Parts: sequence; structure tokens; C-alpha cells
Amino acid sequence: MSPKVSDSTVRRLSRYLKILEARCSEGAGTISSDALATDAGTTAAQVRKDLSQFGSFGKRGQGYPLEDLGTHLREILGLGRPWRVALIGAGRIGTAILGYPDFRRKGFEIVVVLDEDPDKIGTPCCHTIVQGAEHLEQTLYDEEVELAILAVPAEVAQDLAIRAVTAGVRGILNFAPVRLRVPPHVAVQNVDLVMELEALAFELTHARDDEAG
Amino acid sequence: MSPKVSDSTVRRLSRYLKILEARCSEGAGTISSDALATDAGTTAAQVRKDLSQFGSFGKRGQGYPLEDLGTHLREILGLGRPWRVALIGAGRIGTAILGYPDFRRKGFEIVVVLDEDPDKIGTPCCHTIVQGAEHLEQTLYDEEVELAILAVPAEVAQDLAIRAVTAGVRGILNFAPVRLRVPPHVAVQNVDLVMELEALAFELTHARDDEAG
DNA sequence: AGGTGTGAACACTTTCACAGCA
DNA sequence: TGCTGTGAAAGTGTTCACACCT
Repeated sequence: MSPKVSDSTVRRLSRYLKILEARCSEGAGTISSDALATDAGTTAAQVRKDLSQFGSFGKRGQGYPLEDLGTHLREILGLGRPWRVALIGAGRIGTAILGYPDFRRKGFEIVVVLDEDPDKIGTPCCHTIVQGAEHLEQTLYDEEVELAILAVPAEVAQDLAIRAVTAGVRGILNFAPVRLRVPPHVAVQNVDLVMELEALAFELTHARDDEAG
Repeated sequence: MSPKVSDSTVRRLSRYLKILEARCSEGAGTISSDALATDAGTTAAQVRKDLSQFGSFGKRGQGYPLEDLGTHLREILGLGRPWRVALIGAGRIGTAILGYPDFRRKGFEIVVVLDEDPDKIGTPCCHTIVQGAEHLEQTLYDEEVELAILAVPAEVAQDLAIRAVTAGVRGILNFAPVRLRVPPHVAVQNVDLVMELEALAFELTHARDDEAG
């Protein structure tokens, strides 16, 4: 039933859903693959291929029912139920993330915030109180945390990742610029800002060449 | 001379460079494609293919000279010279970025910080003073800014992006969850944290299926 | 032997084109 | 007629295998 879905497809599904939600609030009832493609910055054929991997959600001659497709996409992406998330590291990036309202809106509930800094422990931080990291395993296990956001210095990232996995975490969003070594059943997504800037630098440096030809 | 380089290749080059720099400080003189691959989480053949697109940097039977390859990679990625960067938006994410020391280390100098909040304007913020956004175009032009980091609410992102482009910016690192419409010569890299979490949710939701078969 | 550089094979993704249903 | 769903074609990225240099 699930014949491997590529990462790029998943990213696009995510984008489609956002577009649907925007249109839904405008009250339209249906959307064509062409319109979706334009908004998402891809092609109509791509949209149809992506969606057809999971079922036939459209009506020929009409397009896709907005609300219906939205529900399906949420189900496909695994957003049909809330996810319990731990934020590990309440430094600059960590607190920035905590203030981000979109997470909760999409069903990602940050139920634990951990930090090693004694000054931060006990501090209220956006609905939650910062806890120490000594009992990380127990806390994450008790709170039934499934996802962890790792916003800690590179030196301690690997250690904390393993401890989180021990506590039952199966997915990690990693902001530390290191390649985490985790068991195969654990999913990791890396966010490396320096790498993104380097990609920009590369593109701009080689722009002249591309234009020629 | 430059026959299109894929985005994944650029990301890997970035990783290779980081590994080289780490090894360089340990004082080793040479590294094999196999060792580089292991550290980078890819294959030896992939490493050689990636590098061979830009030249022959290795010595058969020995491997790649550490320092030499590092210099080449920096040159390839466009890190041979510093980049002047503007941070647009000094909110939570903006200030988190500003505190990130790795940017400067890699040659990305944040020379301007802009925000619309009157309370923030004039405030010192990590070596820089926050300026108002009214004269964005003039300021960015005067400071010869080439890259912009957009850390503002989604509603104003598109407008500020265009204004930055008008001021001569050719690359944008965008944190707002919107698809920016910019002229074709402008490079955009998006960082959408909700999307990353959704990718994790998808993977975990479909994990059972994958293991079967 | 040891390890790079590279064409050829393979796998995966995107685009095309059109049959088929409303 | 309009737009979806999909096999087949084209395009892109990765892996293999081996010639070749030290």
C-alpha cells in the first residue's frame, strides 16, 4: 500500500495542505490541480501524481473538494492526532521556537521544556516551566513524548539525542550542526542555517555561468 | 564549465567542508573518499563524483590533501570572500540568528539589522544597532548588502523581500512560511519549521508499513 | 596494494500525453 | 467540454566497476 514516498513529495503535500487551509477560510468549495500547482510553485501533473499515490480524491471535470482533500492530507501527513513534543534546550533558538504559534495550531504540543542552565530551570517559558535535564529519560517517558526538538550546542547534541531515544522518542528535529547517530527506527530532520547560507553563496557565485549557454 | 550542480551536491559539499575543517584542526594531512563518506553519511563513490565535478583534487593511492581540498571547497562554495548580510526582523528568530557565532566564522557578516518595532530601533543587538525599516532600500544599498535573512511575520515577508531585491539583494534566507515571488535572478532558500515537523510526523505515521515487506 | 577519476548501469523523479469519467 | 488518474517517456541523481596513477 505504501510504495516509498519521496521526501520531496512529503514537502509538497505539506505545502498543498497550507494552501488548502488558506483557501478553505476563503470559503471556496473546490480547487483544480492547476490552481494548486500555481500556488505551490509546481506543475499540475506533479500535483496529481503526488495525490494519486494515496487515493483518488478528485472529481473529473471539477477538481478536488477543498475541505475533503484537506482532511485526507492531514490524515496522510499524520496530523490526524496531536503529537507530544519535548523542547530540549531553552537557549535563543529554543525559546524562539517556543514562541512560534504555528506548531500548536498544527497539532504539535510542546509539553516539556528542558535545559541544563540552573538559572533557567523553574522559569516559566510560554505556558511551560523549564525543567532540568538530569531526569530527561523519566520526564520524557512519563509525558509520553514522541518528538524532540534539539536546540542545544553541538557538543552535547549526540548525547542528548540518544537519551531522548532511550526515553521513547522516535523523531528528532535537530538544530545542532552535527550528524546525529541514532538507531534506524528513529527519524531525524536537520536544520542547518549555515548550510542554507552556503547554498545561497554557491548559487550567487555560479550565477553568471548559468545565465550563459 | 559548470554543467548544473544539484542542490543535494551543494549540501554535501558543505558537509565535506565542515568535516575537513574538523580534521584539519586535528592535524592530519590527507583524507580518503571513503573516510569522508563515512563521516558525511554517504558513499565513497558519491564523494568522488561530487568533487570530480569541479576538478581533480585527490592523489591516487593517497586520498585528498586536507588543507588543499578545504581551500578548493571554500572557493567552490563561494566562501573565498566575505558576504555582507542584512537581518530583516529582530524578533525572536532574528535575535536567535544574530547570536549564532558560526555565521561570522564562515564569512557571513551581518552588517545591518532592521525592524519595524519602535521599541527595538536604536537598541544595540550583538555588535549592531537595530534600525528602522523605512529606509530599507537606501540602507541596504549603502551597506552593499548581498544577502538578506528574512525573519518577519508572513504577512509582510513578500513586501520586504521585494524591497530588499530593489536594494540589490540577490539571495534571501526566508523564515516566513510563504512562497516568495522574486525575480528569477534572486536565489531563495526557505526554512519552514512546521514543514520539517510534518515530515517527521509523516515518517513516523508510515513507519510500520515500511518495515513490512 | 591502495585509492582516485569516470563512463556505463541503475534507480528514482518529473513531465508528457491521453484515456476515461462527470 | 473540463479536469482527473495514470502508463510511458524523458530527465536527473546515485551506484557500480574498473582503468589508471602512485
